[in-house]
Amino acid sequence: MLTERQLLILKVTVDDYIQSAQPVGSNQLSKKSEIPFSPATIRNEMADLEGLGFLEKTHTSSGRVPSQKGYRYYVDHLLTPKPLPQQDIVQLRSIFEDKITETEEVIKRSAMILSELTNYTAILLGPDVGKHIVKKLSIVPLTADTAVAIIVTDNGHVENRVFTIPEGINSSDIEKMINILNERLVGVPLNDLHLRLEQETMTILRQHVKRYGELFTTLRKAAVLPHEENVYFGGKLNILKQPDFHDIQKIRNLMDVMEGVQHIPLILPVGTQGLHIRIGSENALSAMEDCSVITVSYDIGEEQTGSIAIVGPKRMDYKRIVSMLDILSGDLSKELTRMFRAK
Amino acid sequence: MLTERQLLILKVTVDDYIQSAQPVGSNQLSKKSEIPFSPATIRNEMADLEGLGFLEKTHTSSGRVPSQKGYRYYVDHLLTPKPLPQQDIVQLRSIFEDKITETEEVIKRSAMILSELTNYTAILLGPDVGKHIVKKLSIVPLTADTAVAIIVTDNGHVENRVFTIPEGINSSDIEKMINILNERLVGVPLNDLHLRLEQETMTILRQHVKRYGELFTTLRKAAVLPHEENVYFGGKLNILKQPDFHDIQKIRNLMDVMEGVQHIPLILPVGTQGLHIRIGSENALSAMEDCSVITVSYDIGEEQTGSIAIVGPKRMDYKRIVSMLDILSGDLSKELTRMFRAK
DNA sequence: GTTAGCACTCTAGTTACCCGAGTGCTAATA
DNA sequence: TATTAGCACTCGGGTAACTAGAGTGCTAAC
Repeated sequence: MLTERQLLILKVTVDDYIQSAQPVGSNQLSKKSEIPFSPATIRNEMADLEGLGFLEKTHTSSGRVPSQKGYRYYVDHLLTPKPLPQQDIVQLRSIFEDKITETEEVIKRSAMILSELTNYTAILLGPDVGKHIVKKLSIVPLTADTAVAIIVTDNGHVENRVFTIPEGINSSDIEKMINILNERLVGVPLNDLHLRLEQETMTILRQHVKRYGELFTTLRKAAVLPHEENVYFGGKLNILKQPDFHDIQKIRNLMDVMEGVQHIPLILPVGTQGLHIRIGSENALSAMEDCSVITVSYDIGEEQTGSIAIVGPKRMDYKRIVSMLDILSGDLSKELTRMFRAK
Repeated sequence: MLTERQLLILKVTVDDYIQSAQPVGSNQLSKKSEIPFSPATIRNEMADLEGLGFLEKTHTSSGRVPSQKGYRYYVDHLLTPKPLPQQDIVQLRSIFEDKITETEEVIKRSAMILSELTNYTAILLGPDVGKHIVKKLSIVPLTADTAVAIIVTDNGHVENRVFTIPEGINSSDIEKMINILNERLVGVPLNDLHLRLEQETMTILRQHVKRYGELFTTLRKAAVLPHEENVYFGGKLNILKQPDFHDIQKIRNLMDVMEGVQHIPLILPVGTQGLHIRIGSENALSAMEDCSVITVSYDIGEEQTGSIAIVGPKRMDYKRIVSMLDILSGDLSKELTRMFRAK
């Protein structure tokens, strides 16, 4: 159990290191107004904190730096979320200032502004596209043998695929088919599209459209939606601004991870509620062992959720980021739900 | 005027430096089989080449490094485009291997493969969207007061904008309008859409649709197309792999430039035909003074063109890249024209 | 329990030194 | 006359030695 004084010293040490990126010494600390103890006392306490694993030294006679355990304790017990300065709030709110009507736009913009405001990297995950509901299907012929299939969803998102029209299908076949599809499939969530396509439309199509088989296969392919598309990045390069990352090799590994879509679920676990902080090696990816990631979820309506992640050095300004994400996740939930309800 | 021997030495020096990234000394050169002269002779020649400004030393007693002028001469007079190894050609051609039906997909994929093959950064510019021709316009209502406007172009590209339906417009108005628009605007290139919208449809709309004014303004906004969207990057991070870039600050500047859409026209001048090489400070942007950029254009049909750029260090493997771009621009022109003709 | 004092430790910066790769010049050589 | 061998010279990079300064841990005094 830590004493009051140890808590104070731990907190101030972490705060100072977060701010300065330099190991913190006892003299330095003793000069602060919050700390009314002599350097010697501070040294004793720091030695204890080091013994307990909260602080560590970069070398025998250096100042101290928070250990992973130190950050963790700080985040769990010492984080006093300071209110965000008005200016930051204004900038955050500017995301919504000109009436944007597309969810996607709002999220893109959030990623951008968040990264500018934090100087870290922001990753935003939009709501699961699979839950969006088909509003309209159409097929526009382009040439004799190609056409583009278009799916419009309830939130205004438009998916499209160009495909080759199988031999022996004429335009009246296509017209018939698209009518049938619209009758049967409007109102279905994209996730179920695949299934419902088979269940409900196959029999009818067979009756009305010649060569329905090939046309059907083509359509099925078009219905498989890319899932990567609703990940948005802001400030990928901000990592280069952090003094903590001086090793080009590490930067490369980190960026490689962020480029690779397959890693996103590991950085930003979907489906978790609320705010989470992962520090250093708590992250799933070894390339991120020098990073901290703060994630938070937001809701659209009752069913859909998205998430936000901020990736920065372990020496991240937790206080500030937590406050920001608190506000932003609230705002996003409110605004996007409003936009969604309107539909 | 350079002597044969000077040409040979310049060429081999540049080749060697491109390959090793180390200043080239006279001893080293003399060991090469192409060079039957003694180190002393080579030293004399190199001293002359330095006097003429083709080579420079990093310090008084170092080997030599090509100067910008040296690279320029090499590129202009000494570049013997060696045939690409079969394996590279196969990989390049793999861009087209599974029948992709969308121009955009082909270009995206080219950027990716090109960057993988070169280890440099590839930037591909698609054909001017403005020349694509409107195939169909439609408006899909989403809610009582929002709808999404969709423009399908002849190459299968789909643009969409969500907009707010002005008060007092009902669905029959919208239907009337979209019919009029389709009658009048199908076949018009996107560039002219704006103009034709005003010229041809305004009067008719006024007669048939109440409150056409606001609806019209909304539509006009939607018709302004984003121009950034047909720039595709491959291997943005490859710069980090080059030993030439060790200075984090320079890397940051360079990446900042590449992130900023507004800089693209400066990196990759549109409308120039054929292959161009810009070395070091020949580039318009000072952040790129340590880079070379090789650009080449490709054609789709008779009217449309796109361009490809490879951004690498000045010590770039010009021979190889030039051969690659030669092949790729040819292939792209051929394939994309074929796809386009089919329409 | 707290703190002043002090010896000790380690880093970072500076200087000195040397090695080796490379040069330019001169004189010998083909 | 063109080429080359020989040689003194230069400079970067690596290593060692030294110093200053910031910080520590321990002891003893308050």
